[in-house]
Amino acid sequence: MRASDKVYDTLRTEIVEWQLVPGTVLAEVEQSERLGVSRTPVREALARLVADGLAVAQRGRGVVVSEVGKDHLEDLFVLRRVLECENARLAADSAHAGEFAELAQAFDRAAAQESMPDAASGYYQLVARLDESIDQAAGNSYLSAALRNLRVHLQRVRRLAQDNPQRLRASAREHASIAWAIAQKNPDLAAAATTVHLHQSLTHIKNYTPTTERQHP
Amino acid sequence: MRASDKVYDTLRTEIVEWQLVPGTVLAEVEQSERLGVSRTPVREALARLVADGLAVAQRGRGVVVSEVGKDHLEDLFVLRRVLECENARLAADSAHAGEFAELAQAFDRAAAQESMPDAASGYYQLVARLDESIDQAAGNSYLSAALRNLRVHLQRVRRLAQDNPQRLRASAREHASIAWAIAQKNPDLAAAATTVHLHQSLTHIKNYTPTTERQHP
DNA sequence: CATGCTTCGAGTGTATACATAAAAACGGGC
DNA sequence: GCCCGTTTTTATGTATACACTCGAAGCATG
Repeated sequence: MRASDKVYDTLRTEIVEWQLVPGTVLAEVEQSERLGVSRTPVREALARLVADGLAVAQRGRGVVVSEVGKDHLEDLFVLRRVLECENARLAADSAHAGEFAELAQAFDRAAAQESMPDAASGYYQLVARLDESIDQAAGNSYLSAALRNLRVHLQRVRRLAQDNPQRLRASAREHASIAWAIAQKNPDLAAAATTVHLHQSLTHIKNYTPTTERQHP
Repeated sequence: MRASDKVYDTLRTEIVEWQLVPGTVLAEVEQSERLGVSRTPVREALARLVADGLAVAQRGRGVVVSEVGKDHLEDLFVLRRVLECENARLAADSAHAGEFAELAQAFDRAAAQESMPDAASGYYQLVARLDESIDQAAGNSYLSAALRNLRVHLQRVRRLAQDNPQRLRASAREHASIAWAIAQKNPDLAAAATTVHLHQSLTHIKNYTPTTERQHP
């Protein structure tokens, strides 16, 4: 694996996991020394992060980790809604729609599970599997690429809101609805279920996010 | 302006204008010699082109200009439709919707113009103005960013289909419909008009594109 | 004491040299 | 004559040295 890829993965993970908080300056020399590589791979990685929107290039000061404004959340979810809804529609119309019954059952089991918070990691894996399956079934590479870029930001936002068992179970039920709608080859229903899920998700994040009062230095 | 930006703009323009046809290998040393800069800015520019999807990195052979498959056209326009429709919806709901009456009149005049093919360049500028106005009125930076990436590909596709006066006039009428719908603050109508326009545009491109039979070397 | 200029420094932007890996070409063996 | 291994070449990947710009701090002056 190339060193620049390693640097990119490392920085991207650290930004998503809030080890690098918004506003942190990512100096080339500093990062190159910390990660044990030259400036060149670091430069490449930083450029990719800027392209992803995870960092912004500031004139003279280098690149800094981008802010995650609560005021931008609505915009983010508007874009996510149109993309995920179309993705779900296409998946429900695809030949592989029937294969989603198995996934739907898995979500049903997850929703009924008692020890939901303990299995949060496994649950997120299941969500990732559903997303991936929808992408494959929809078969639109442009849509998948746009969503891939978007989901990085969402992983980052997710860390803002603490997960509670109730929300996780509700999320499992909503995902089950989406999977069942696709399995039944009903595009409109799949899109509607997706809209419902994203609305609930956004509402939860907005309610359970500690108000990040802007620091006035 | 930085050298890497200049290289990026140059290569991007040449790709969009089909001076660099799909499959062309963009070797770092070759381009650095041609453009009179070092390899470092060229590398950065190539990385940005790959991120844009205008080029793909091939293992060992460097990066090559990406193909524009007619089979991918439908996928591209699906994504474009959902993004542009939502954008038009948001613009029609915005406070600046009324300002689109002026643009709509400009499109009406363009549609009525006799010497349409001669004014093609000016007409495309007008289209760009409408796109920009919709972006601003919609006020969703994530949506705008996604569309900005997409429109580059569309400029490239547009060169495939030769413009004829009839199509340009029809396009002007369709754009006028969109602008009027926004000016009348009717989101559903704006989205519908956008869908109609994109459908016609895709149909035209598919019909008037010379069948690019794959070359077997 | 405030404001403006100057100078210093830290950081990026660029060029180039070196390492490395993959692809093509060449030669030897079958 | 064909195929496989080796070599050579050519490309990218990485490291580092140098130049230049922007910011900040410090000093001088009004």
